[in-house]
Amino acid sequence: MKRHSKQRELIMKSLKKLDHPTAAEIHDDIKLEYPKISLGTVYRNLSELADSKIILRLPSSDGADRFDWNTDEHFHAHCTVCGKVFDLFGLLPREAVDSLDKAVEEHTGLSVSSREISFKGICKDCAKNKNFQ
Amino acid sequence: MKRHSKQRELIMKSLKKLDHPTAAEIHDDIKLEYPKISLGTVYRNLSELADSKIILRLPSSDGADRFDWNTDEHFHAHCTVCGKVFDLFGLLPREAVDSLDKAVEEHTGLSVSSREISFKGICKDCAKNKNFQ
DNA sequence: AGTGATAATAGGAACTATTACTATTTATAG
DNA sequence: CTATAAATAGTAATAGTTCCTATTATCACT
Repeated sequence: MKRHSKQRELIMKSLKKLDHPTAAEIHDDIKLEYPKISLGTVYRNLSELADSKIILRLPSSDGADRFDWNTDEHFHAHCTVCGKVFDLFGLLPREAVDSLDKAVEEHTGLSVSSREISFKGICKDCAKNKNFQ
Repeated sequence: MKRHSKQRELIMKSLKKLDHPTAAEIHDDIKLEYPKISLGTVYRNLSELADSKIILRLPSSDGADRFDWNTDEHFHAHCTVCGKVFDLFGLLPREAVDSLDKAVEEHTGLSVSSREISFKGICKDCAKNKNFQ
Protein backbone atom coordinates (compact mmCIF):
# COMPACT_ATOMS: atom_id res chain seq x y z
CA MET A 1 0.00 0.00 0.00
CA LYS A 2 2.72 2.46 -1.00
CA ARG A 3 0.92 3.86 -4.03
CA HIS A 4 -2.43 5.43 -4.61
CA SER A 5 -4.97 3.60 -6.77
CA LYS A 6 -8.33 4.56 -8.19
CA GLN A 7 -9.66 1.17 -7.12
CA ARG A 8 -8.74 1.57 -3.46
CA GLU A 9 -10.34 5.00 -3.45
CA LEU A 10 -13.59 3.52 -4.83
CA ILE A 11 -13.46 0.72 -2.25
CA MET A 12 -13.22 3.21 0.64
CA LYS A 13 -16.04 5.30 -0.84
CA SER A 14 -18.26 2.25 -1.27
CA LEU A 15 -17.43 0.96 2.21
CA LYS A 16 -18.61 4.22 3.76
CA LYS A 17 -21.75 4.29 1.65
CA LEU A 18 -22.91 0.72 2.17
CA ASP A 19 -23.33 -0.07 5.92
CA HIS A 20 -21.13 -3.02 6.88
CA PRO A 21 -20.87 -4.54 3.40
CA THR A 22 -19.21 -7.79 2.34
CA ALA A 23 -16.40 -7.84 -0.25
CA ALA A 24 -18.87 -9.06 -2.87
CA GLU A 25 -21.33 -6.25 -2.09
CA ILE A 26 -18.57 -3.66 -2.47
CA HIS A 27 -17.51 -5.28 -5.73
CA ASP A 28 -21.07 -5.19 -7.11
CA ASP A 29 -21.49 -1.56 -6.10
CA ILE A 30 -18.24 -0.38 -7.70
CA LYS A 31 -18.89 -2.32 -10.91
CA LEU A 32 -21.80 0.03 -11.64
CA GLU A 33 -19.44 2.94 -12.25
CA TYR A 34 -16.17 1.06 -12.87
CA PRO A 35 -17.08 -2.29 -14.40
CA LYS A 36 -13.59 -3.69 -14.86
CA ILE A 37 -12.68 -3.80 -11.15
CA SER A 38 -11.68 -7.30 -10.08
CA LEU A 39 -13.09 -9.12 -7.06
CA GLY A 40 -9.52 -10.10 -6.14
CA THR A 41 -8.59 -6.43 -5.96
CA VAL A 42 -11.46 -5.78 -3.56
CA TYR A 43 -10.40 -8.66 -1.32
CA ARG A 44 -6.73 -7.67 -1.39
CA ASN A 45 -7.40 -4.03 -0.59
CA LEU A 46 -9.87 -4.80 2.19
CA SER A 47 -7.37 -7.20 3.78
CA GLU A 48 -4.50 -4.73 3.53
CA LEU A 49 -6.62 -1.89 4.90
CA ALA A 50 -7.74 -4.08 7.79
CA ASP A 51 -4.15 -5.20 8.48
CA SER A 52 -3.13 -1.53 8.61
CA LYS A 53 -6.03 -0.85 11.03
CA ILE A 54 -7.49 1.70 8.62
CA ILE A 55 -10.74 -0.26 8.51
CA LEU A 56 -12.23 -3.09 10.61
CA ARG A 57 -12.90 -6.66 9.53
CA LEU A 58 -16.03 -8.17 11.09
CA PRO A 59 -15.50 -11.92 10.88
CA SER A 60 -18.58 -14.01 10.25
CA SER A 61 -18.92 -17.64 11.20
CA ASP A 62 -21.58 -18.42 8.62
CA GLY A 63 -21.54 -16.11 5.57
CA ALA A 64 -18.89 -13.71 4.29
CA ASP A 65 -16.88 -11.33 6.43
CA ARG A 66 -18.17 -7.75 6.60
CA PHE A 67 -16.17 -4.54 6.90
CA ASP A 68 -16.55 -1.32 8.88
CA TRP A 69 -14.93 2.03 8.05
CA ASN A 70 -15.35 3.15 11.67
CA THR A 71 -12.42 1.96 13.77
CA ASP A 72 -13.55 3.61 17.00
CA GLU A 73 -13.86 0.93 19.64
CA HIS A 74 -17.32 -0.57 19.38
CA PHE A 75 -18.93 -3.98 19.14
CA HIS A 76 -21.55 -5.46 16.87
CA ALA A 77 -24.79 -7.39 16.83
CA HIS A 78 -25.47 -9.64 13.85
CA CYS A 79 -28.88 -10.74 12.61
CA THR A 80 -28.57 -14.45 11.90
CA VAL A 81 -31.38 -14.27 9.34
CA CYS A 82 -30.55 -11.34 7.05
CA GLY A 83 -26.91 -10.80 8.05
CA LYS A 84 -27.42 -7.13 8.91
CA VAL A 85 -24.91 -5.71 11.40
CA PHE A 86 -25.81 -3.25 14.15
CA ASP A 87 -23.28 -0.97 15.83
CA LEU A 88 -22.94 -0.96 19.60
CA PHE A 89 -21.07 2.06 20.89
CA GLY A 90 -20.34 2.49 24.56
CA LEU A 91 -21.71 -0.89 25.56
CA LEU A 92 -18.55 -1.95 27.35
CA PRO A 93 -16.45 0.95 28.63
CA ARG A 94 -12.77 0.93 27.73
CA GLU A 95 -11.70 0.17 31.30
CA ALA A 96 -13.91 -2.92 31.32
CA VAL A 97 -12.32 -4.19 28.11
CA ASP A 98 -8.83 -3.51 29.45
CA SER A 99 -9.53 -5.41 32.64
CA LEU A 100 -10.94 -8.35 30.67
CA ASP A 101 -7.75 -8.43 28.59
CA LYS A 102 -5.70 -8.42 31.76
CA ALA A 103 -7.74 -11.24 33.26
CA VAL A 104 -7.29 -13.30 30.10
CA GLU A 105 -3.53 -12.75 30.09
CA GLU A 106 -3.31 -13.85 33.73
CA HIS A 107 -5.40 -16.97 33.17
CA THR A 108 -3.88 -18.16 29.90
CA GLY A 109 -0.47 -16.53 29.42
CA LEU A 110 -1.70 -15.38 26.00
CA SER A 111 -0.93 -11.79 25.11
CA VAL A 112 -4.23 -10.36 23.85
CA SER A 113 -4.08 -8.34 20.65
CA SER A 114 -7.79 -8.18 19.81
CA ARG A 115 -11.18 -9.29 20.98
CA GLU A 116 -14.22 -10.53 19.21
CA ILE A 117 -17.29 -9.48 21.13
CA SER A 118 -20.44 -9.81 19.10
CA PHE A 119 -24.04 -10.75 19.65
CA LYS A 120 -26.26 -12.88 17.45
CA GLY A 121 -30.01 -12.93 17.20
CA ILE A 122 -32.97 -12.09 15.03
CA CYS A 123 -33.56 -8.42 14.17
CA LYS A 124 -36.92 -6.66 14.43
CA ASP A 125 -37.61 -6.73 10.70
CA CYS A 126 -36.89 -10.43 10.30
CA ALA A 127 -38.96 -11.20 13.41
CA LYS A 128 -41.89 -9.22 12.01
CA ASN A 129 -41.65 -10.80 8.56
CA LYS A 130 -41.13 -14.25 10.08
CA ASN A 131 -38.14 -14.81 7.73
CA PHE A 132 -37.03 -17.83 9.69
CA GLN A 133 -37.60 -21.49 10.62
CA MET B 1 -30.23 -38.20 15.73
CA LYS B 2 -32.84 -40.77 16.60
CA ARG B 3 -30.58 -43.79 16.36
CA HIS B 4 -27.34 -44.76 17.96
CA SER B 5 -24.28 -45.05 15.76
CA LYS B 6 -20.78 -46.31 16.36
CA GLN B 7 -19.45 -43.28 14.48
CA ARG B 8 -21.16 -40.69 16.69
CA GLU B 9 -19.86 -42.50 19.76
CA LEU B 10 -16.31 -42.32 18.40
CA ILE B 11 -16.77 -38.62 17.58
CA MET B 12 -17.80 -37.81 21.16
CA LYS B 13 -14.90 -39.87 22.52
CA SER B 14 -12.41 -38.12 20.25
CA LEU B 15 -13.87 -34.68 21.01
CA LYS B 16 -13.31 -35.22 24.74
CA LYS B 17 -9.82 -36.55 24.18
CA LEU B 18 -8.51 -33.90 21.79
CA ASP B 19 -8.82 -30.41 23.39
CA HIS B 20 -10.93 -28.16 21.13
CA PRO B 21 -10.33 -30.09 17.90
CA THR B 22 -11.48 -29.24 14.39
CA ALA B 23 -13.66 -31.64 12.38
CA ALA B 24 -10.59 -32.70 10.38
CA GLU B 25 -8.58 -33.41 13.53
CA ILE B 26 -11.39 -35.59 14.89
CA HIS B 27 -11.60 -37.38 11.54
CA ASP B 28 -7.85 -38.06 11.50
CA ASP B 29 -7.94 -39.33 15.07
CA ILE B 30 -10.85 -41.72 14.51
CA LYS B 31 -9.38 -43.07 11.26
CA LEU B 32 -6.59 -44.65 13.29
CA GLU B 33 -8.98 -47.16 14.84
CA TYR B 34 -11.87 -46.97 12.38
CA PRO B 35 -10.38 -46.11 8.99
CA LYS B 36 -13.54 -46.09 6.93
CA ILE B 37 -15.25 -43.18 8.76
CA SER B 38 -16.19 -40.40 6.37
CA LEU B 39 -15.34 -36.73 6.90
CA GLY B 40 -18.93 -35.88 5.97
CA THR B 41 -20.16 -38.03 8.83
CA VAL B 42 -17.93 -36.12 11.25
CA TYR B 43 -19.22 -32.76 10.00
CA ARG B 44 -22.86 -33.87 10.05
CA ASN B 45 -22.66 -35.28 13.57
CA LEU B 46 -20.78 -32.28 14.98
CA SER B 47 -23.37 -29.94 13.47
CA GLU B 48 -26.30 -31.94 14.77
CA LEU B 49 -24.74 -32.23 18.23
CA ALA B 50 -24.09 -28.49 18.30
CA ASP B 51 -27.64 -27.73 17.11
CA SER B 52 -28.94 -29.91 19.94
CA LYS B 53 -26.69 -28.00 22.39
CA ILE B 54 -24.96 -31.23 23.38
CA ILE B 55 -21.63 -29.77 22.33
CA LEU B 56 -20.38 -26.26 21.52
CA ARG B 57 -19.22 -24.93 18.15
CA LEU B 58 -16.38 -22.40 18.39
CA PRO B 59 -16.53 -20.42 15.16
CA SER B 60 -13.21 -19.34 13.74
CA SER B 61 -12.70 -16.39 11.43
CA ASP B 62 -9.51 -17.72 9.93
CA GLY B 63 -9.16 -21.52 9.99
CA ALA B 64 -11.71 -24.24 10.65
CA ASP B 65 -14.31 -24.17 13.40
CA ARG B 66 -13.39 -25.96 16.61
CA PHE B 67 -15.64 -27.88 18.99
CA ASP B 68 -15.94 -28.12 22.75
CA TRP B 69 -17.60 -30.92 24.69
CA ASN B 70 -18.05 -28.65 27.73
CA THR B 71 -21.24 -26.63 27.38
CA ASP B 72 -20.93 -24.84 30.73
CA GLU B 73 -20.93 -21.09 30.11
CA HIS B 74 -17.36 -20.03 29.40
CA PHE B 75 -15.44 -18.04 26.83
CA HIS B 76 -12.30 -18.70 24.88
CA ALA B 77 -8.94 -17.22 23.93
CA HIS B 78 -7.48 -18.22 20.56
CA CYS B 79 -3.81 -18.19 19.64
CA THR B 80 -3.62 -16.60 16.21
CA VAL B 81 -0.41 -18.46 15.43
CA CYS B 82 -1.04 -22.11 16.32
CA GLY B 83 -4.84 -22.01 16.62
CA LYS B 84 -4.84 -23.42 20.16
CA VAL B 85 -7.91 -22.55 22.22
CA PHE B 86 -7.81 -21.71 25.93
CA ASP B 87 -10.81 -21.98 28.23
CA LEU B 88 -11.89 -19.02 30.34
CA PHE B 89 -14.25 -19.97 33.10
CA GLY B 90 -15.76 -17.36 35.37
CA LEU B 91 -14.34 -14.41 33.49
CA LEU B 92 -17.69 -12.74 32.97
CA PRO B 93 -20.30 -13.67 35.57
CA ARG B 94 -23.69 -14.74 34.28
CA GLU B 95 -25.34 -11.55 35.49
CA ALA B 96 -22.87 -9.47 33.47
CA VAL B 97 -23.66 -11.44 30.33
CA ASP B 98 -27.40 -11.10 30.94
CA SER B 99 -27.13 -7.36 31.37
CA LEU B 100 -25.07 -7.07 28.17
CA ASP B 101 -27.77 -8.97 26.29
CA LYS B 102 -30.40 -6.64 27.71
CA ALA B 103 -28.41 -3.56 26.70
CA VAL B 104 -28.02 -4.93 23.16
CA GLU B 105 -31.73 -5.62 22.86
CA GLU B 106 -32.54 -2.08 24.00
CA HIS B 107 -30.06 -0.48 21.60
CA THR B 108 -30.79 -2.54 18.50
CA GLY B 109 -34.19 -4.19 18.84
CA LEU B 110 -32.46 -7.49 18.06
CA SER B 111 -33.41 -10.41 20.29
CA VAL B 112 -30.10 -11.96 21.36
CA SER B 113 -29.82 -15.73 21.13
CA SER B 114 -26.06 -16.13 21.53
CA ARG B 115 -22.87 -14.20 22.00
CA GLU B 116 -19.39 -14.66 20.66
CA ILE B 117 -16.91 -13.38 23.21
CA SER B 118 -13.42 -14.46 22.44
CA PHE B 119 -9.92 -13.08 22.70
CA LYS B 120 -7.11 -13.34 20.18
CA GLY B 121 -3.40 -13.10 20.70
CA ILE B 122 -0.15 -15.03 20.71
CA CYS B 123 0.24 -17.82 23.26
CA LYS B 124 3.29 -18.29 25.47
CA ASP B 125 4.70 -21.18 23.45
CA CYS B 126 4.45 -19.39 20.11
CA ALA B 127 5.93 -16.23 21.64
CA LYS B 128 8.86 -18.22 23.00
CA ASN B 129 9.47 -20.06 19.75
CA LYS B 130 8.99 -16.89 17.72
CA ASN B 131 6.60 -18.76 15.40
CA PHE B 132 5.38 -15.50 13.89
CA GLN B 133 6.09 -12.56 11.57
C1' DA C 1 7.41 15.79 -20.06
C1' DG C 2 10.18 11.32 -20.25
C1' DT C 3 11.78 7.10 -18.27
C1' DG C 4 12.77 3.24 -15.29
C1' DA C 5 11.61 0.55 -11.21
C1' DT C 6 8.17 -1.73 -9.15
C1' DA C 7 3.49 -1.54 -6.90
C1' DA C 8 -1.14 -2.63 -8.11
C1' DT C 9 -4.48 -4.63 -11.11
C1' DA C 10 -7.54 -7.98 -13.95
C1' DG C 11 -8.82 -12.31 -14.70
C1' DG C 12 -8.83 -16.74 -13.75
C1' DA C 13 -7.04 -20.90 -11.40
C1' DA C 14 -6.48 -22.96 -7.06
C1' DC C 15 -7.51 -23.80 -2.28
C1' DT C 16 -10.05 -24.75 2.11
C1' DA C 17 -13.86 -25.57 4.85
C1' DT C 18 -18.18 -27.18 4.49
C1' DT C 19 -22.58 -28.99 2.60
C1' DA C 20 -25.30 -31.79 -0.66
C1' DC C 21 -26.25 -35.97 -3.12
C1' DT C 22 -27.06 -40.89 -3.51
C1' DA C 23 -26.46 -45.69 -3.30
C1' DT C 24 -25.59 -48.76 0.44
C1' DT C 25 -25.47 -50.21 5.22
C1' DT C 26 -27.35 -50.41 9.77
C1' DA C 27 -30.40 -49.83 13.84
C1' DT C 28 -34.46 -50.90 15.87
C1' DA C 29 -39.65 -51.44 16.46
C1' DG C 30 -42.91 -54.87 15.96
C1' DC D 1 -36.82 -62.13 11.40
C1' DT D 2 -38.10 -58.50 8.65
C1' DA D 3 -39.59 -53.95 7.05
C1' DT D 4 -38.73 -49.12 7.54
C1' DA D 5 -36.18 -45.36 7.51
C1' DA D 6 -32.08 -43.28 9.81
C1' DA D 7 -27.21 -43.00 9.21
C1' DT D 8 -23.18 -43.76 6.56
C1' DA D 9 -19.32 -43.65 2.86
C1' DG D 10 -17.71 -41.62 -0.88
C1' DT D 11 -17.85 -38.20 -4.00
C1' DA D 12 -19.45 -33.95 -6.23
C1' DA D 13 -20.58 -29.33 -5.53
C1' DT D 14 -20.47 -24.85 -3.30
C1' DA D 15 -18.88 -20.44 -1.07
C1' DG D 16 -15.54 -17.53 0.36
C1' DT D 17 -11.10 -16.32 -0.22
C1' DT D 18 -6.26 -16.40 -1.74
C1' DC D 19 -2.79 -17.13 -5.23
C1' DC D 20 -0.61 -16.58 -9.80
C1' DT D 21 1.00 -14.03 -13.83
C1' DA D 22 0.96 -11.02 -17.61
C1' DT D 23 -0.28 -6.27 -18.07
C1' DT D 24 -1.06 -1.53 -16.46
C1' DA D 25 -0.37 2.47 -13.55
C1' DT D 26 2.07 5.27 -10.11
C1' DC D 27 5.73 7.99 -8.84
C1' DA D 28 10.66 9.40 -7.85
C1' DC D 29 14.15 11.23 -10.43
C1' DT D 30 15.61 13.57 -14.29
